[in-house]
Amino acid sequence: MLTKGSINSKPKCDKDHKFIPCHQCAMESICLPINTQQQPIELTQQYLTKRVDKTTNSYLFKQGQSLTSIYAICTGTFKLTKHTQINDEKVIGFKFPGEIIGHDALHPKIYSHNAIALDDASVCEVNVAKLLACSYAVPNLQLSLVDLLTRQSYIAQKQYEVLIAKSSAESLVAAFILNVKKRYSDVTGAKNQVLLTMSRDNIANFLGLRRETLSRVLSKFQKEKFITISNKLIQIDNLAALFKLANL
Amino acid sequence: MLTKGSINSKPKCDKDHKFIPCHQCAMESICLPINTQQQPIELTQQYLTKRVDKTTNSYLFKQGQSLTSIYAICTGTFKLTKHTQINDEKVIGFKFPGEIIGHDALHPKIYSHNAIALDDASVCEVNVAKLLACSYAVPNLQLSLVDLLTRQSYIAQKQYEVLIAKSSAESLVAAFILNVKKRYSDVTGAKNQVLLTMSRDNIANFLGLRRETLSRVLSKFQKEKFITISNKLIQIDNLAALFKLANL
DNA sequence: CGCAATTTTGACGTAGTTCAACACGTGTGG
DNA sequence: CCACACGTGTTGAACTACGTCAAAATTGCG
Repeated sequence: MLTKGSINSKPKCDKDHKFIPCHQCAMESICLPINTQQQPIELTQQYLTKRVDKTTNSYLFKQGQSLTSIYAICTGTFKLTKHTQINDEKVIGFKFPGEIIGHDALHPKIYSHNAIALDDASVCEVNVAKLLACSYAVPNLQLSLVDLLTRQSYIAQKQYEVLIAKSSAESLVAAFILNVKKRYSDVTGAKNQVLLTMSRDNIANFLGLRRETLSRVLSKFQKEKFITISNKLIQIDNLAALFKLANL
Repeated sequence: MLTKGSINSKPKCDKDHKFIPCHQCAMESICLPINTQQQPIELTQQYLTKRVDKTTNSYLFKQGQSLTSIYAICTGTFKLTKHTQINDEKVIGFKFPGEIIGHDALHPKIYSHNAIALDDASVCEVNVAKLLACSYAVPNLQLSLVDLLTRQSYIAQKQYEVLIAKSSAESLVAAFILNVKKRYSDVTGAKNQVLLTMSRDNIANFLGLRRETLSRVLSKFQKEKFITISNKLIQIDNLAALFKLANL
């Protein structure tokens, strides 16, 4: 499961063209200083950052486990889910390359949800105890950590805004496509395409819709020439129309 | 508007029986050290924390303004709202004594929503620039800040969970009552009572329901002996039933 | 007290759900 | 190689929870 760690150097991001470069990663501000600095943190830095590969459908962590690490996604996508007392899952979010997973467990030190790889993925794992120890010694690092946390909660906020607006199904779906486009377009290359790595079921679950409703809305969007659907790949043909529907 | 600041001493919390004591305030961990410490932060500490009174319906800050301060609520309650392009407001949350407002503007340094007092309120204002300056000098303070941020985003998370679960209107309302009870019961004294300082319109708006639907659900809860409604005061008569409905 | 704002109740319409059938891969085993 | 099961996605028809519109009841404020 574990590949070679990225000690004292940028993690190697070249083994797959979908790897996000470090300078686009939200973890960079705390990852690089730690791994390059020749400061009094020599002891800890050896093990702070570690590259981990995950196969499709494998858990990065599970709801209820104690917090050990936070993760930056290098490649691949993840879904975040919670158990409901009925036997099914509730999808509470998706995460894309360059984003952070697990930071929302810093309080109360327990992962509040599952993180599951939607495709073959690769993450940089950062041990929290060691991160906090390092950051105690390096004030700049702490400020970076504060910055990271505020940025990530901003992203989360943005994602939830769409949901709490709770307008029509069409507006939810339009907003979802635009949100994914904004966060994930770098990876696919083509600027007007969105790759929905998750299943329709997962999307519908996240949006609080039935899979049938989602399907109908997507079909309608295609009929009205807003998008072209090729399985999981969505091509956006009328960005303005989606924006208008999304109500942003 | 401004009362005497709370320099080098706990803010006085005695002028109103609804004042939350400092030891129950989320800001305590960064407020007390700054205001009591005789460290090299003498210059800034004079102006870091300041008590501010707000009258009903007044803005603590407005959406779009640059971030200057974050606030701890001493007494009173606030609603957080956003403008929609149509001329109305969307309520995105409520805040109670002991909780923090404005911290979610740390990135991107602009308040993303309005904060409006629902009743005569009083807050402790903490200047962000000075807080960050102080925290740079005092590592412990930074860790407290990290802790504060993670705790508050945990509270926000909990509040939104209810919404994204997006089950029935009944389950939303039940979960809302329980959430308020948990966060606000200290203030009212009586443990099985919840004081809804906000209007029904505000609650409905927040939950993504129509005021009529909310009203009907509350009436139904009363008819089924789950609660007793006395205007804004809700007495909980069957906690278990609400929990079951809320799906938690 | 009296008027306006807020809240509740009633009757009816609609968006989205539910249930059910079908279509399209993809993998498995005979 | 086909036959079949199974997961995933699409489409159709009936149902229902919530929204809309309207009016009555209650509360709050000058």
